[in-house]
Amino acid sequence: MSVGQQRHDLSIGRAANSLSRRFGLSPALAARVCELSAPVERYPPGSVICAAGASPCPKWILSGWTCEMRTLLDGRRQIFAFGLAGDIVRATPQAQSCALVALTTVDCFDLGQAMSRGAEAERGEIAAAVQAALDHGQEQRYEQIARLRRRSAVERIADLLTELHDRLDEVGLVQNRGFPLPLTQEHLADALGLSVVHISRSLKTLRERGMAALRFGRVTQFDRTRLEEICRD
Amino acid sequence: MSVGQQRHDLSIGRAANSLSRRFGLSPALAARVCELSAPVERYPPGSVICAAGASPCPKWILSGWTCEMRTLLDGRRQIFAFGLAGDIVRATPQAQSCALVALTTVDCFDLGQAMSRGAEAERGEIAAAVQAALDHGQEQRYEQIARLRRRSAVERIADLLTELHDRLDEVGLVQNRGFPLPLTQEHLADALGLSVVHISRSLKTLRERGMAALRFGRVTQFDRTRLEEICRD
DNA sequence: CGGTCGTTTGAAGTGGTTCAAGCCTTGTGG
DNA sequence: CCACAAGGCTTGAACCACTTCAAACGACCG
Repeated sequence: MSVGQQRHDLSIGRAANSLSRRFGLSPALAARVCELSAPVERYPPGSVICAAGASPCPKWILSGWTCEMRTLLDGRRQIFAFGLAGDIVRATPQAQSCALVALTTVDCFDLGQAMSRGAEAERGEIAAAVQAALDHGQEQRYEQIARLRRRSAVERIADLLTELHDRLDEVGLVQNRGFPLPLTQEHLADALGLSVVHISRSLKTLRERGMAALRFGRVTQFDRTRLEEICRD
Repeated sequence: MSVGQQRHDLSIGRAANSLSRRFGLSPALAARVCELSAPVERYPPGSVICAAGASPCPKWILSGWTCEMRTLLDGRRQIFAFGLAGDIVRATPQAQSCALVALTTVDCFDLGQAMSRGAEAERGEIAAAVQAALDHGQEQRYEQIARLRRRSAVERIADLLTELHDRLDEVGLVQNRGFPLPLTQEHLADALGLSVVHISRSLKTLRERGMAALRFGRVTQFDRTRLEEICRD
């Protein structure tokens, strides 16, 4: 077995654990979902995983980052949510123009496959887990709305970073006050309703205060306590 | 039969039509839901229909306005969504502090009742309609996020008014370029992430341009075409 | 008729935007 | 291995949208 393959299986194992732990799937069935969904789908950075208006096609992310976004008439984009390893995501079924896009190289399973291939008894349980995951994801839409209310740029960023930190921590991707964040400042701007320039300045503020430093696709010196103070509701 | 009772039945009939038309319930079952859910629940303005963290309890609004809101530590509120006649609404199941609140006097049916009282065969269909309605409602969360992106106050207001106009039109509450809007400017501010003062100024702008006038709980002189131009994506 | 709540208006301050230029980082080809 | 190009980040300066504070006005209710 190649080193690449080994690493691959490791990431599947970790994601399977997360699937059963977070969405109430029995460990056996989580493993079975992996079989049923194989092979892993790979999407390059920037590719559209699921176009707007297409069938929902729930995906289970093994590694990489995705976002739900809409491209607006003026060429700007609105990012509604980020998806990361361990998450179950899909494009919105009804929206005119909300697509699921890969921000990095993304490996994922197509849970639609798993469901159509699975036995009758399995389908029900898988569907329930998918529904639970999507419901959980909807909570994040509420948080996103709350983030965009009347607050300063630094508060919005602190809030988003804290959420992403916690979600990454759940799947073991936080190490020593740091975590991967392969987003450009433009992505942050599109998610938080701010200009790129101001994102840059606000990140500088956080950096100077020693609360979080974002460079080269990684956050370091992440100080959760002080960041949470900033954006406490 | 009293005049009040008559009006009441009229509004139930209208809502039942909307229920079957919008959420795919057969007319017969829609009527049956009314029987199963009786009596109508009435909530006074300002009362909490469903507290944060309580069981979801989906409600079917016959008349009046509701909103999903969260009260923040600083005493401010964030409004996530408005619910009006014909809608199926509920508090979010998981959120820490997102409650369903009556903005006006609200008459509604408790669909939880209908489901627990209904026959096995009926339950499935009702549950499917409720799910369809809630999915449809989730679309509105996306619209709300898009509304809060980098846009001016006038654009946000125009966008919200247009959405509410269209939803009210669906249930026959738009008449002659006007519709009820029993919201204070503070409600608009809490929903749109703006200060009350600026809502007042922006409404003045719309009024002066002859695109929409909000007074005494009603919008008049609503010019959908021009308002949509303002907030076209 | 007075009190309360909602709306309107003014004046001053500020946080964020825009435009524009320069820099750093990464990837590519000679 | 270096040179160049492209994309992303940073900084400054000017401007404007929105906020805050404060006061007055209007509508509704007991």
